[in-house]
Amino acid sequence: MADVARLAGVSHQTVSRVINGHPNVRQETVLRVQRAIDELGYHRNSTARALVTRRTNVLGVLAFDTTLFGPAQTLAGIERAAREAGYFLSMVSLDDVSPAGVVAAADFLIQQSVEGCIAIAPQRGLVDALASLPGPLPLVAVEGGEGSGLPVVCVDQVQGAEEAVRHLLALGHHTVHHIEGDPLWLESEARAFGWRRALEEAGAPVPEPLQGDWSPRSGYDLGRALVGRRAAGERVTAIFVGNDQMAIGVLRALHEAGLGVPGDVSVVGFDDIPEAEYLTPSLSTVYQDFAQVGRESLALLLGEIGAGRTGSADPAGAGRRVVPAELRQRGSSGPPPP
Amino acid sequence: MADVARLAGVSHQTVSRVINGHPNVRQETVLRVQRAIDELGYHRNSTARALVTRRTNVLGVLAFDTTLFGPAQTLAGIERAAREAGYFLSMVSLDDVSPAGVVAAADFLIQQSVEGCIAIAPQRGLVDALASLPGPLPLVAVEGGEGSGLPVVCVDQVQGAEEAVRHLLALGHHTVHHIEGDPLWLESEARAFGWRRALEEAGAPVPEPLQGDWSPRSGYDLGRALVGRRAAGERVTAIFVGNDQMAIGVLRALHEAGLGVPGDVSVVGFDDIPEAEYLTPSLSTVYQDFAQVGRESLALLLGEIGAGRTGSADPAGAGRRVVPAELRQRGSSGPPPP
DNA sequence: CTGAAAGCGCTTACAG
DNA sequence: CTGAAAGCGCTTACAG
Repeated sequence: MADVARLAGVSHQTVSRVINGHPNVRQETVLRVQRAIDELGYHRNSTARALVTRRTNVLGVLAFDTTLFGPAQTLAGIERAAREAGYFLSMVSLDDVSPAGVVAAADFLIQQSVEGCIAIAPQRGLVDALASLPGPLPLVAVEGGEGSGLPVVCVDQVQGAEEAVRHLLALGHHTVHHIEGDPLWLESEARAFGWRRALEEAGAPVPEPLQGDWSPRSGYDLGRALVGRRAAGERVTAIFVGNDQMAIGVLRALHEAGLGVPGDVSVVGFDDIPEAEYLTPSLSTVYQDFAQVGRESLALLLGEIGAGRTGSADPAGAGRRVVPAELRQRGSSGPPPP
Repeated sequence: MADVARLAGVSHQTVSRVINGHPNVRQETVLRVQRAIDELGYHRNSTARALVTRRTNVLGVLAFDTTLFGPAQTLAGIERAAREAGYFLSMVSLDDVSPAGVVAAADFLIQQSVEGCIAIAPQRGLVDALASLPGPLPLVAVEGGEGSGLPVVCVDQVQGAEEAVRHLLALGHHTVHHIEGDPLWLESEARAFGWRRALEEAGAPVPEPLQGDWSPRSGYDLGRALVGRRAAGERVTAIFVGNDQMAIGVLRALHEAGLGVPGDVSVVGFDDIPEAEYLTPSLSTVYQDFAQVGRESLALLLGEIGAGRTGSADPAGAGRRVVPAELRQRGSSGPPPP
């Protein structure tokens, strides 16, 4: 900056004014400074700027497993929203959700002076650890469930699950079986809750749910288990599966058992991965708008940061924004066999 | 820090020494400072530290589309390796690969004073734009192809494709058709090259390849096109598809046409997505070790940064590290019909 | 083993 | 419209 000032024949704070677009600079001076900047290929040192302004323009993202479909999509949505708002994104993954691990990850971000943090927090343990974090770091928990006191953005998992179940019941199935995702995840819980509620509201029997772990393998194993129950006489004609990957495993298990989909058994998944539409049969599922989740999270976080800066505590406590889910009916769901 | 010093009854630079683990501090002083730090919940201001050390400990990642399987996995691998090396990761996505877009993204990172940058650079245009970036930013291009002069880490796409094709030829197919990925991607190019070379080496005819865009939909459309060619009399018994998502679309198209896999047509994909093993039939494909790609990229970048600091230009020019691909034979590939 | 001094590159009042 | 001064919170030689 000193070099630019010298070359332009002004003081270094006039250079600062030009860079920051201050109004009170003579047009001619602005031009001279601009030219000097271009000539020298000068970039403002954001570190020095952050030191004095006490704003780093960096937001943290704390994620658990970004190789899974949902978290990866959410991360992309957040990144885009952050970039559009002029923020940098610093990312940390968690290897486990132990409180110690969460604290370490949060420290990593705090140490880097992030102005706030969005946690993709799909597990109860993670949310609890976040909620008990010391210090005033503005924080938003994506899929953080309820009751933690943290501001949360989430897809309406319960509603999505209910729609899936109602869709199957409306087709004439006497009940719907359920394969849950990883039991530690809040999304598993919420989808199972919606499944149960929809059954109860319809007065349908509530069969024992099966617990998976999101992986195609677990879907396959539990699909086989349901095939076994069916062979033992249980009426299994419709399965609501916690995510699409497990649903693929279920389809495989049904196929191996010689059962037609949807002729013998209907299957509905969750997520709407790009492959879902092109499976055989195409997979009925529940779509989640992750881009919207990203935008809402960022908006909520920026609101918190702004409130923190003006000193105004958020009036109604922590915010909560819910993005609706959307059932996509495809070929894997149909009426039960006569 | 001043507060800590006051509470501990030492000067602020003794606090600095304790934080940085300098050897020449009395044990008792260390303890007193530690206690003061804990009591005050003090975190070192990394901005101030970066300003004076001229090291931010931040690495940039520039990606094109992190919602795709490969880039998402690579990003996760890089993140993990960076964290283990004590670096923060700042992430920017590109909406398009125009030179202007790349320059803007790079500026965004430079402005944040990243010490170096890993670009997940799957397209020719992106690589060219990166190679012509002004300034001395240490840079590694993942999947950056050859001839750009940039240090590159990549999976051996050519070898993976060759293995897939040789596998199919060894099963007795007289040739192998190919559905390419997005033609702008270097991976498409490399896989098509390997496919062609393996055919030529075996003296097999080289049918006209079809151009997709990585999506299941394009796989489906082009699968139907191949079904059409087959109906017109062309001998189509084996298809090497540029990625697994398109392969899913191909399987669908074959199924709709009443063609059995692998009875009538064999299919081999690329990527080994988790679903591949549980499709019906399970999908033969080529596995890529993205975690390894992440580790190698980071190692290469840290090497560059180190070289830049010591002023030693890299002796043998830009580095290049190749991670082997690995064929996974599954149910979708078998001998041709008699 | 510990402290006083200088400076990293910027911005923010304060003068003029 | 522009410049001289102070200071953001650290680290790095330099003394002692």
